[in-house]
Amino acid sequence: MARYASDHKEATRRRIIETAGRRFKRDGIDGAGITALMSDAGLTNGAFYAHFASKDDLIAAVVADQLEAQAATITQLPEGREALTDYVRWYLSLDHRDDVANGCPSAALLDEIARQGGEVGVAYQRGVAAIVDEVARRLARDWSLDPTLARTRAVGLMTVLISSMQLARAMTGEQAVEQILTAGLENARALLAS
Amino acid sequence: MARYASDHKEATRRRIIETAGRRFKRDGIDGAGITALMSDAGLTNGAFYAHFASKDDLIAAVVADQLEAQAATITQLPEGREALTDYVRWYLSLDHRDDVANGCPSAALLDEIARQGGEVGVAYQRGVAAIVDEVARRLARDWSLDPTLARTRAVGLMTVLISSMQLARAMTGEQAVEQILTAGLENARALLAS
DNA sequence: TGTACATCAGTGAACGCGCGTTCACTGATGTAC
DNA sequence: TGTACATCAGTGAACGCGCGTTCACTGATGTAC
Repeated sequence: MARYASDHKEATRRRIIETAGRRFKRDGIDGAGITALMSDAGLTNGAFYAHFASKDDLIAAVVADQLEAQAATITQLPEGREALTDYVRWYLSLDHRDDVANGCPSAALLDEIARQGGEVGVAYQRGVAAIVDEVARRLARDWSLDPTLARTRAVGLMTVLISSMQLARAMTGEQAVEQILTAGLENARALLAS
Repeated sequence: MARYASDHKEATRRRIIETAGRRFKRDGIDGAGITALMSDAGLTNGAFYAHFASKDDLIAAVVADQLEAQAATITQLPEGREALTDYVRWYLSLDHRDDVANGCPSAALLDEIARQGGEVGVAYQRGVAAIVDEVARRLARDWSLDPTLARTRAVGLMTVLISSMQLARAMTGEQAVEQILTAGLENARALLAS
């Protein structure tokens, strides 16, 4: 047996990807330096390049991981309308608004991701496709939507949620924030009812 | 008369704010340095601090200007459903997708703005309020919506547009992009019809 | 059993670079006398 | 009319700093003989 268990390096890589996800969402991708990212994982800057070829390589890995985690969460929701409705309610909650680091990657990073292109864009697009597929499947089944309309409304639901959260985070003052979040909830309902 | 006309400095300040708006939307706020911003305005880096106290000061001025311009565009639209519908169609067009620099500031910068806080947040919130007011007024008048519902749907329309454009810009491939944009158009219609 | 060497995840200092910001200076124009 | 000085938007070099990246080294563990 070597000094480190055989899965040690892989575990470290995963720990870096997970802590970097939180840091990116809090500070932005541009706003998070290698030294801070490695420090979050309990390491020093020099070890970074034993795990990733470049910062871009890490960004792509983080985006893929964040979207896979979100897709998995939605896929593992119990069947039926209630579970998805509860998810929407959580998404548009003050808790989610105030916890960027553990929240939706799209709400925190979408326009920075759109500027990256390359592998990052590929990873994001794949992740979004998986989420749209799963949400559309649920809308078709539980809301009795025609499959084509279900896809349209799945995209619509995502856009309302993502941008409502972005707006809520840009607002200051309880009243303004709540107005955005309750509007988001009502607009999500309207999309599913039509 | 001095070497420069009395409105020369003010004109230069406005030119910097306008070119910086385009640069910020293309490269991100963090991704645009003072040297590049001044070069866009035909000046050198040293002159920057004769016009702004800091980069943050410029950011706040740019955000205020971008949202005022957008609010003015919407306010100046002819009355009736058709003009607003045309605006929505332009917003969700491929032209707008491919022209970030001259497009909607929220689609390009919203989650970076949400991370700024301070004066930038205040400027953004004021701008959004003006746009929501105007759109809600039009929805109440031209779509015969109850004033409270009109506000909710105005926010909903904005969120669908902003995030649909962000998603369309993160996607690669004509089919994926068009699917997002046509879904956005259909979801916008659904919100106004309910 | 003891010694020499191999392995390798991680350290930490250093690299060149561009960042936001400062400041002594320029030079075209005006005013004073 | 001619000379000395004031004004001030803009220049461009320099500041310290943190960035992404590189690399010689460490040290705890294994294997060879």
